[in-house]
Amino acid sequence: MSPQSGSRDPIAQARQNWEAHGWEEAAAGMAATTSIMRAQQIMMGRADSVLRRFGLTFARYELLMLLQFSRKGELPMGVIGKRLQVHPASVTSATDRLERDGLAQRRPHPQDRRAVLVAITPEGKQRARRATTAMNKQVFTDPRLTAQAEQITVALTDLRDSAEE
Amino acid sequence: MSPQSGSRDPIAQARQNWEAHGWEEAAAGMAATTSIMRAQQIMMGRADSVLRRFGLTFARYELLMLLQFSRKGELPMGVIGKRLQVHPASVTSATDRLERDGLAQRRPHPQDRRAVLVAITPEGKQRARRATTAMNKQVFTDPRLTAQAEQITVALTDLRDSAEE
DNA sequence: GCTAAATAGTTAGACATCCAACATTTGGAC
DNA sequence: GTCCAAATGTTGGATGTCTAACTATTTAGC
Repeated sequence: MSPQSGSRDPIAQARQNWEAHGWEEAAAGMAATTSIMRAQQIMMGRADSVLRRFGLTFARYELLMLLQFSRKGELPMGVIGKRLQVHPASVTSATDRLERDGLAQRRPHPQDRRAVLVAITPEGKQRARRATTAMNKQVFTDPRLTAQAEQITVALTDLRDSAEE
Repeated sequence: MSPQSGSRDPIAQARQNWEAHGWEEAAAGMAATTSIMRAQQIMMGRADSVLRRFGLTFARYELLMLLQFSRKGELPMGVIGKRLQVHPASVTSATDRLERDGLAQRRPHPQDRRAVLVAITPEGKQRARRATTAMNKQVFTDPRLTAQAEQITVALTDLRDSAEE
């Protein structure tokens, strides 16, 4: 049994401190929240270290894959922001760099002159394909997560749903 | 049943795309990874919006609580980095701001002249206490996560363990 | 039709994170 | 005892994220 009750795990230890201070109701939520933060740092680190070889970051990889899977290979920036749940400014930033590297292009929206479409380029498609092969092998199929992958996804789906509105 | 099989949920949709491309082995890992990324964005956003009123961010709050719970109210920067699993440069950055705001102070390590101790100040303790009251009520006890809090923590413990070495 | 509210993106600024390079100090090898 | 590798922090640079302020365009109300 591991660090759940031991003192090696900083999160388990924080939890004990929480309970020792009479915050039992919040202890589980604190532990879960902190676990998510740490997990994200770890996964992001792994992902970025694989993607670096392709001149990508996880943020740009996600955007690229979103375009890759879209019907016409292009999406309005607003839609991208909603799908990835990030601020419009973050989409602007990621798009700037994809465009700088020739992996995507901005285009005017034919109907709405306020909107901007982001289209993936042939080079972008190729890069996305190669990066995905590496990501699948070196990150997504990683055994250290696979066992719990399903329950993690399900458990976090509710959380994401609750943040929708 | 929810977005798991529907098409409203971007992650579920990405997963379908993964499977449609013959990447079944990686699909679950991709979904779990992306779920963690989104969950972190959501929790971080909630935490920061509560902490902003106290002039804190989650990064600085964590550091402050680490000091708060330490025996002598001080820790070497290196230890802080290991506990929070962040790069030394991130500890430097957070410490700079805590010091700027009078919540913590750097001190020379009595035995090792390379090391630097970070000590929480009385004002830092008070700030930490108040921020925790708010965090407990408005984030950690939040019902949208509580139900799955336990399994999420457990599931992610293995992941964190695997990243230890 | 005209005006006001809503929507779409961009820009500037604050923070956080990492990596790479650097200066200091320790400690172990010999 | 000396010298070099390892350890501890800091700095500078790149990225990503958010908020707030601003511009342009569209839509709704009257």
